[in-house]
Amino acid sequence: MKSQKIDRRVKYTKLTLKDSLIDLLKVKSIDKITITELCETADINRSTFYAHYKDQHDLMQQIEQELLADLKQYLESYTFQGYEAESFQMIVSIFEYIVANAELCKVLLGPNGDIALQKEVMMLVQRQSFKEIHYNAKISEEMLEYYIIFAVNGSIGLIQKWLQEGMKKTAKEMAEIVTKAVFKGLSAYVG
Amino acid sequence: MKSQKIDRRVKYTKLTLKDSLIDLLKVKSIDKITITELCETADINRSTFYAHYKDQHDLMQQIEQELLADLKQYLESYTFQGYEAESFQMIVSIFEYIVANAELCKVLLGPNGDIALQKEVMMLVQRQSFKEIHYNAKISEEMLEYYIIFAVNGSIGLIQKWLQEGMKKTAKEMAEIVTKAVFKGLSAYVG
DNA sequence: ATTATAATAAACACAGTGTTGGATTACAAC
DNA sequence: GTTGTAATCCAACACTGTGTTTATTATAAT
Repeated sequence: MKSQKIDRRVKYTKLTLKDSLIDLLKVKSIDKITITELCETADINRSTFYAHYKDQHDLMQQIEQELLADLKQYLESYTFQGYEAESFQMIVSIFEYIVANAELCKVLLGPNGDIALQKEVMMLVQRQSFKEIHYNAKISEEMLEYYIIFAVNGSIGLIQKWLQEGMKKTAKEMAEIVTKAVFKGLSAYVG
Repeated sequence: MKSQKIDRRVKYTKLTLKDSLIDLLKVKSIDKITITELCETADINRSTFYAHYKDQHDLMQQIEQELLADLKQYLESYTFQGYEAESFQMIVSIFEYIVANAELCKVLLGPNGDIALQKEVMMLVQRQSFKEIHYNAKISEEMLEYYIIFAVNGSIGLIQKWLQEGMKKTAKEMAEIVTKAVFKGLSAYVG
């Protein structure tokens, strides 16, 4: 079942359009990027764009979905067979993935990125991490739900700050900050 | 020092434009709202709009700044002279304010709202709350900065979930969830 | 009632959209 | 290499929205 060969021209068209969109997203948000502008940057005819995508958002979503699929595959390559350390290791891996794909992640997770994607990524992790907690602890289903929301949004904030500052801290250091915050809150720091 | 009287016509124009924008924001994001559409909804001539505002974002920002100023004034009316309970009371007040201004807040803090505003609001609170912690605890300036980011973003997530669900919980209940999460993290629930 | 000015209506050039039909070119397959 | 296929390009189209200007009308302030 080998995927049928794709015409080189199509491959090229899609690639430059994606690259050009990423470049433009470094400067402005998706809503302010016009298709005309995008096509001029990519040196692709506008009607060719419409042959492949509905609009800017369509193209951006495809880029996002590719990233998400790639990340999932990357995470699955790890077994994560530790018990307590499981969530920590997973969070480290996420940060490592972001480092390895810095250019793209910086755009998609940055201020011009899509929040929906960011939540999708972190939800993936946290739900996995909290799965067993639910059965072991005295926390109700409802409260767990609330806390996951809190933890996911907080973690996204940290990732964004980290990216803004140029990823000076290592993946492991960031993972430690995140897990500490998630599990112990401010009490981790106040004697 | 009484503010010079404003022409009733101007007052009306600005009011309907604001109301109309709020209505439209219930349905679509600011970038998808055209000025033509907004003026038709408000039954205001398009050139009149340009006499007062630069574009949609300009109008929206003015609405946001008014809300923020109003909230600040509201918070200042409280003295907040408790010590430990200070931050808790302040958070309760925030939630009470949102309940009292539900229609507007639902839009501005909701999915079509401006994240920048939301962060501005919560930053205001958290910085205030954490001011003394810095001197009492063994937390470094840097770590505090990180944790504030985490807590602010987490809290915003909780507010959004609360609004989405129709604000079923009381302001006090929500404030308890937030403070618990901020101060103790998951350890509040896991024996 | 008079005066000042805000709002309106109509028109303008301009930019971007989404779609079309036909010419051109590059490709894969044989 | 030749050839049929199809992807790309090009030019044109009607349409929507923008931002600005002008003269006219309506209304507020005094």
